[in-house]
Amino acid sequence: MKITKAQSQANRAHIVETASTLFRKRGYDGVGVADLMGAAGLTHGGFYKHFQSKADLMAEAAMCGFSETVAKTEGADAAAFIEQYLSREHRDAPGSGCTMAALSGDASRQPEHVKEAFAAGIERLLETLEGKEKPKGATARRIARAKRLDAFAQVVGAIVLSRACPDDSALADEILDACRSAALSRMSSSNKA
Amino acid sequence: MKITKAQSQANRAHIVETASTLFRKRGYDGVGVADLMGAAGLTHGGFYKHFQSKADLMAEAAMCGFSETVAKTEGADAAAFIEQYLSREHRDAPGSGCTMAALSGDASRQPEHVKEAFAAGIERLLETLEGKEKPKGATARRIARAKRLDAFAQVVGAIVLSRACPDDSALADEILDACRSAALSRMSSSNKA
DNA sequence: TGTACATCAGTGAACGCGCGTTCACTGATGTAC
DNA sequence: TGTACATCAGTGAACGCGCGTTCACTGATGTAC
Repeated sequence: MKITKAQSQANRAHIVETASTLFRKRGYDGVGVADLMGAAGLTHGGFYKHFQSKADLMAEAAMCGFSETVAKTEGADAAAFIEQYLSREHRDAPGSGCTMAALSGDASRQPEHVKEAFAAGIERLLETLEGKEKPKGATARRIARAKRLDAFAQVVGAIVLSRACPDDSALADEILDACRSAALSRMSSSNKA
Repeated sequence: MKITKAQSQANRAHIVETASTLFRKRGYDGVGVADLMGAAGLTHGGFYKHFQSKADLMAEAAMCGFSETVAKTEGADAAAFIEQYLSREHRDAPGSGCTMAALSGDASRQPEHVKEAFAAGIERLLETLEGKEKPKGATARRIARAKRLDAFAQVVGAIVLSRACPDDSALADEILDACRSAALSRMSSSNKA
């Protein structure tokens, strides 16, 4: 039973979105092709009409996740971003959260083209974090970029560590709280400077 | 062919050490029981004489890795720790590097008792980072602890993100460099305060 | 516009493979006498 | 101290299972006339 070109494209997009959520929730190895296709409302055989391999899908699913985060982050100011990123809600809902925090570990063991998608994702997120304020002068821009890299590494690390702790443990919350305070105070002091 | 009790204990320890390295290098799902036992110089059948399950071994392997990091970190001052942790050498050799940076993502999808091992590991590393300086007064201690959590999250995040980038990419190194500078300057300014 | 046919997205059975785990067996160790 | 036997760490074949991937098939879509 052949299907409309439009329908086929919609199916493909739906597979990528489903994969993006499932991978973040259960990890790359925690989601099988049959699993995934079933979750997307299809059968597993059709998978290879859309993707060359599961790893290829990983790259696309990651990019899809980055777009989601960019869309959610755009417009928010730095403080709002930190509050939201380092919230319990974000930590406890990896499926709809930051792909970087959920899948960077998995990405590091994937083929180069997946890592390239992650590098591109980091660049996109950095641009988004830049917001409206674009400093003039090469030096100022370099410093601002380094500051954003530092801030991003810190929030990613906080989520990663908090998720490695037992559910509902005091330590998991303490990590979030300590990192949120530190990030917020750093941000406000750097705004004054 | 039965074996000396001492030999059996030595074998067990050797399996845990081998697992600790292999898991860090290839991830939990990247290492099979047969793989691992072969790397340890044994056959796979004996595995369950030592461990109830592969996940049980994960917890022990993680604790073994934490001890390794604690031993390597003890005595080093904060600046030396940052320099070493955020070095290319550390990033490029996960097998002998920090278990937290290599396996936190995997841990977050493991049973609770594995996560408990990670939480205990975070506590151990925090203690080690405390070094000689033990502030008196509950408030000072709380602040110092929050500062260490923040610093640790940042370095873990930096390694995790750097490893997700393509090998030898400029971005991977840039992340390390930016986070190293930021961590060092934060450390020296907080020492003055 | 209507008809004939090629295309190809989706199906579901099947492929080989490696996984975690189990088990009957071996034989040196450790113990009881 | 010497002998008989139970123990049990390690072996390697085997278990069922789910994995990623392939394939012959279906039948509505899209195209050529």
